Amino acid sequence: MAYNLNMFKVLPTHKQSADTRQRILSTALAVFRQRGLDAATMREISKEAGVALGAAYYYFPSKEAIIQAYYDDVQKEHRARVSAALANPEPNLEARLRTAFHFKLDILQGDRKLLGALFRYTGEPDHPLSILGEGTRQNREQSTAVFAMAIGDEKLPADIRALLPAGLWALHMGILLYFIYDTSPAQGRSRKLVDGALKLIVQLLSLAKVPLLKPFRGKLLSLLGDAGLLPEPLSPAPLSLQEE
Amino acid sequence: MAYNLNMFKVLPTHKQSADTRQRILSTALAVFRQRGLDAATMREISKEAGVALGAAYYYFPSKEAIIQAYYDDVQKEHRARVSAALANPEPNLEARLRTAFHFKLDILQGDRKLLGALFRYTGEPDHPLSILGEGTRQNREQSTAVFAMAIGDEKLPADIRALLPAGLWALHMGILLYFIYDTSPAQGRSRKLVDGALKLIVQLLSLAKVPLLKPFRGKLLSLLGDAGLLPEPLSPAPLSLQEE
DNA sequence: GTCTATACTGAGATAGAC
DNA sequence: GTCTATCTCAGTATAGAC
Repeated sequence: MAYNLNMFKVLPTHKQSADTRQRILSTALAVFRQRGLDAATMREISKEAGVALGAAYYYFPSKEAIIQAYYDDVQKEHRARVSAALANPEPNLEARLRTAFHFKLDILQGDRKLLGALFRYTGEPDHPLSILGEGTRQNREQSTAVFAMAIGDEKLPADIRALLPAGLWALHMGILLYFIYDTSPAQGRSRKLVDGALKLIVQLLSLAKVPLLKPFRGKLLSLLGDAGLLPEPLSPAPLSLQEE
Repeated sequence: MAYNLNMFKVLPTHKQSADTRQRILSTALAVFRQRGLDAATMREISKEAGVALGAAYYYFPSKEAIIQAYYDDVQKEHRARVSAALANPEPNLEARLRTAFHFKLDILQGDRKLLGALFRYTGEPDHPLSILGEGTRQNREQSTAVFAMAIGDEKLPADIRALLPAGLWALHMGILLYFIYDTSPAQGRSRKLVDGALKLIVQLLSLAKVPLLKPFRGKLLSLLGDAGLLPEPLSPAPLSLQEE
């Protein structure tokens, strides 16, 4: 309870300030990568960055906030790369999705340890860094938007169109978890899992009109809708489960 | 790195010792429930339990270890209740599964805050308390066994029979997460989600022989198998992703 | 608003005496 | 097995420079 509400503050106005923030951030990442997340202390980071401890805390109220800032950058980078790739029209949905997924893994390839920290507050709904909580809603929406971008104007039934981006986001979170645990060389198994899963999903989409499945699909949709797990149009509260 | 390997140790031999351990455990839970997980300190717990700080650490090497011990008890209780309920033969699979799921929620109803702590190390594969790691494999297997028990000798295709218990375990973990975030009165939405999901799953099972889906099913199975996400018989490494 | 310097508090965890 | 003393470190506080 009573968390620092200013977790994502300090988008500095002056250039000097932005520099300092950036220096602290990149130094922190270097220290994290070298010593591991837990071993790294705020004191070492600030020392290494050539600022006082207070300065580090001025920009990042906690160690986790640094990770969060890092992940924000990852997010931006991901959107940029996917966006750039989509400039060259690629008519195949599966290929576009593969691009989106693999880019994400590319970006994170060297930082699987840091990634793990993102999941630390999954079980604490009120924590500002909870991956499913209110505090990270923007992140989720931006990430989901990237997948929506990859879907583009692909011809799809309305209900599936509403479900798919959030579904892909969820899948991508699962893949990230798998990725973290994946000790195969260069995380090759994760890559295979991505390819296999996307292939299957696209095949499933093509089965969308099989009559036998029609009622099943409707039931699934309304189940998720009732649970508040669907984006806005179909249900009032997306990932927060408040009663209205 | 270099975690205390004895995280689940100390099943004490002498009665005196068992008493102390139990006293610390139940006191800790009382304090957790009253003050919240973070606000509760080991010092307060030990004081309240009438032992020194060191004694508390003798039995539980960390605060999280206490939660883990609590969850072990939950697990035992769950198995006992499901087992007892299955004594009266219930021919309907869906009903049996509902029983298993709802019992779990019943047991945890008052302790959603504590539950959240279980997810804290999800992103750290090597941590002994990682919910997907080696250190908690036994827990997973026991929990999965309860669902297998509820499935009983239901007539099912071999591949589905192999997949279903682990699938239900995964679903149940997802439900627990939803449950933690669920602020509806008495977590009624979670209950509805359980009922809806199980109904859907049982319906899906009855569709198992639809020819159009047969190949799809096979592909899904082999995808999961290749990823090492299936239990032993079909794949060497269940949830650990080591290359053999 | 951006930062330094320093000191303090609280709590998890450990060492070693008994 | 249990206790006391101690360590470490994240985080806070404060006072002030610019």
